[in-house]
Formats: sequence, structure tokens, C-alpha cells
Amino acid sequence: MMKVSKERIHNRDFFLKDTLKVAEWLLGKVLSVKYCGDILRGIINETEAYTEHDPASHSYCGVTQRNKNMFDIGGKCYVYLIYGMYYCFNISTEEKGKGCAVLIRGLIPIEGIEIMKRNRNTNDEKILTNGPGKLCQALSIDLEFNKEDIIDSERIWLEEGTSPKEILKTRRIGINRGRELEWRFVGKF
DNA sequence: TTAATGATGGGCT
DNA sequence: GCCCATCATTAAA
Repeated sequence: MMKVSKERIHNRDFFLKDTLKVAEWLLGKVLSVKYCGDILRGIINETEAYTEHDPASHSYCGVTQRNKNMFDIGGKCYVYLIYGMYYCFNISTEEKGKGCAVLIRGLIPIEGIEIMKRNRNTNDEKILTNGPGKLCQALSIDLEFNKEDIIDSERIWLEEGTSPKEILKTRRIGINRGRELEWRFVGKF
């Protein structure tokens, strides 16, 4: 069984680096959310990078009410409603004023699995958190987490976790512009 | 197995 | 009014 460190990540410097580097670095880290006295935890195994010069990014056309957290300093949560029904969870990257972030697209559940099953209304562990909308539903991440600081928040944080054995780079999912960029990262454990 | 489709609502031109 | 960084369900093969 793989070793998973619970040491919390408190250093903002990790998030100030190049967005592509952060997206790759996040693979293997543990995303943790406090939920009604319980803690829900999952290993990040899929991410995507979005930057301000990227036509697929929400930040491409400048600051708006919705995307303003993408322009905040690296380490802030950016949550938005997609297709009227699901939320997507991002962490901002680089310096304040740069509109970039990493979308968390997949987790491997490791704690609070029964609660996640309830939140997702399924008993199938394989489909609990293998998608950006699914993992938000499983961990109960919604707009209340928008603007939260992953460095010092008391209800959402990252832990050291583990290291992927292998990292795949592919094109991003579900976009129409910027398709050629291989800015999606998948970790194998 | 893969492909098509409906649900559902905010953002932005 | 059109476009979405999605997902579950149904239909087709």
C-alpha cells in the first residue's frame, strides 16, 4: 500500500510558480475538506492548466465578477457553476494580477468514502470523484468555497500525500478553443 | 462497447 | 440568445 503523508502544505511559494508546473506538482497531493465534523480526503490524480493568454480560459477576456479569484495571488480557490448543475474547483496560480489557475479534474478517494457515496448518491467507488463536477459533489464543494485560501483555510487544504509513479500529458477535456495544448496532467499511482 | 441527448442556469455579447 | 472547463441516462450497434 502506498504511503500518504498527512503533512499540510502551508507554503504559498508552491502556487506562485508557472501554472503548468503547479498543475503537475499537484498530482499526488491530498485535497481535504472539512464536512460536518468529518474530513473528506482524496489524492489528486488529474489536473488541467488555464492561463490568461489561453483562449479556453475564463480569464482570457479579462477580469469579471465570476473569474476575479483567478486573478488573485496563487493559492486561492476559484469555484464556478458549470452547465447550470455542477461546480468546478480550481486553485489560482502565479502572482496577483495574473489570471491563471489549475482545475482539479479527478481524485482517488481515501477518507470519508461513505459520506462521498451519500453525497453522490451511488455506491460505485470508481465513479465517486473521477470528474471535476463529481468531485465537487462528493466533497460538497460549492460557491461557499470561492475565494477561500488553500494555504490557511480551516475547511479546505492540501497535504503532501504521495508521488505519482508516472505522469501523462494530454489535451484538455470539454473545451472548443486551445484544444491543441497538452495542458492536462494525469497521475498514475 | 461507443454515441447521442436532456437536464438546467449563470455569464457575457 | 448563445455558449458553456459536465454528467447520467438512453439508444445504437
